[in-house]
Amino acid sequence: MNDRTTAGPDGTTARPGRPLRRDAAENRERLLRAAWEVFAEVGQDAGVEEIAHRAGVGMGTLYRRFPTKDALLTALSDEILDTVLQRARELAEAHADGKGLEQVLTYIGSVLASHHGCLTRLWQAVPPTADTRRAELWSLLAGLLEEAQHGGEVRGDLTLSDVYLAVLSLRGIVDDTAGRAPEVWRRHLCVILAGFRPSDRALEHPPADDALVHAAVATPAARRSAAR
Amino acid sequence: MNDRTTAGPDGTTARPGRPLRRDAAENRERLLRAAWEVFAEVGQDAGVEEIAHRAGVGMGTLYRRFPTKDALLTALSDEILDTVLQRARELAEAHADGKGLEQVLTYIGSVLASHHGCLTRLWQAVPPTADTRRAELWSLLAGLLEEAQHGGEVRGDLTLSDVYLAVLSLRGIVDDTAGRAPEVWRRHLCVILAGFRPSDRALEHPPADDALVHAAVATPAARRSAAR
DNA sequence: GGCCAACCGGAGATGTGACTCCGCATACCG
DNA sequence: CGGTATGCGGAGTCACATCTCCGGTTGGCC
Repeated sequence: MNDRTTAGPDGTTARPGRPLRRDAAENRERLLRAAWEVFAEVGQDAGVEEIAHRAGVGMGTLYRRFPTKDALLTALSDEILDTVLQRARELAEAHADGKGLEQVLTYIGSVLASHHGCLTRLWQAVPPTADTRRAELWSLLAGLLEEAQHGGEVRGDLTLSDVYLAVLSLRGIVDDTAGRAPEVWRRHLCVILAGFRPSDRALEHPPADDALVHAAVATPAARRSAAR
Repeated sequence: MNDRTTAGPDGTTARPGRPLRRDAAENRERLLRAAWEVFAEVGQDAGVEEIAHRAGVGMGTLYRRFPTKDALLTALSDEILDTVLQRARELAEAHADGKGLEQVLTYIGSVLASHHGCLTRLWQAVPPTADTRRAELWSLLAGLLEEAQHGGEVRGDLTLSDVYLAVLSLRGIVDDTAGRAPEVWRRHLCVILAGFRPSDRALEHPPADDALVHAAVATPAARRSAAR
């Protein structure tokens, strides 16, 4: 314990207490890339051995870089979150006309589709490190929602948690159909977006509390990983 | 092998080759009920021991009644399917005005919500025994869809696979939110139903092939269970 | 009541997958 | 170029979950 004096407790992100040796850094990348592939193909319960093998390293290396399988998963989803966040910023800027929400949701869908399996975690609980980025993503989406409502693209009684539910919905569909029909999520997103548009008929059920979104951002321990 | 002469290979349904002894039949029921509870609470990867314990029987009994954990899961989802099918028939009859689709989807949502965890299987591949019931459910939904379209409740370019996607969508949401906000699926269903209603703007993405639904009914082996 | 097939319990056998340990190799510093 | 901290591989450990086996028990029929 208390190895905070060494090169870095690592585990989630490359924090430069001292930079990793060249080969070590390279292997870290290789591992992340392999994990990315394997999790996308097999799903979250892919074997750790397969990942190490595909990265061309031994088990020891994997576990020195990521102290636990969970940490690997987390590091990976953090990386993806960065990508998503960056692209979301771009899209938000390029579509200030109220279409931004639609664009970002479509992008998120495509990310889910290409990494189905390793992304459950992205929309669930997370270690505190990532909180700020996650919060930024949601506040960005909140802004886009407001813009879309202002521009008359989206009905006024929609809330951020409805957007959150839309994402969960896409994840569920991707999970079940990625193998046999990898593009159907787009169709369903069209249906949801149609449901988002203004209408004279009110939504019958009251909106969920936005705490739903914030809980997803801040919950201390992953529900699902506890159940295993 | 070839024990077809005995009281019944069992495993999926109580098929009376010879009726089970009273205590055996009772234990079978107890096991199903316990499995129902435990799977609903913990999810699909709940331990078998917990189920046996809660049913008040030993492991041996469990495995004599259901030759495999998978068989237990299947028997359970078959039972639930029966319930759903029966209620769906009633609802379809009671709402011949085009509102039937909405009613049945709401009912399915509530079933998903009360048994999140043991129901993945219901909407996935299944052993051939259940095929006819599954097919009936979908043809029933197809009828309701047509009725709803005829009555102007639902847009004309909607297909059965869109209904299927709606169900998958609900499942995804229930899976992630059952713990902290067990009713939000209703809100999302409202959004989907709003998207189902007629509109002057066409859905941008083409509908999925209805083979998607039929594949879900007839696929020989469960994808997910193969991945484990 | 007596007999036997059917049934019961629960302690292991078996298999799987996460994680560790340690002798050897390699990059970096002077 | 030599010394050492850092990193590497992969066989072995450990924990856990599913499934089997068998000595003892029980329900149902004569």
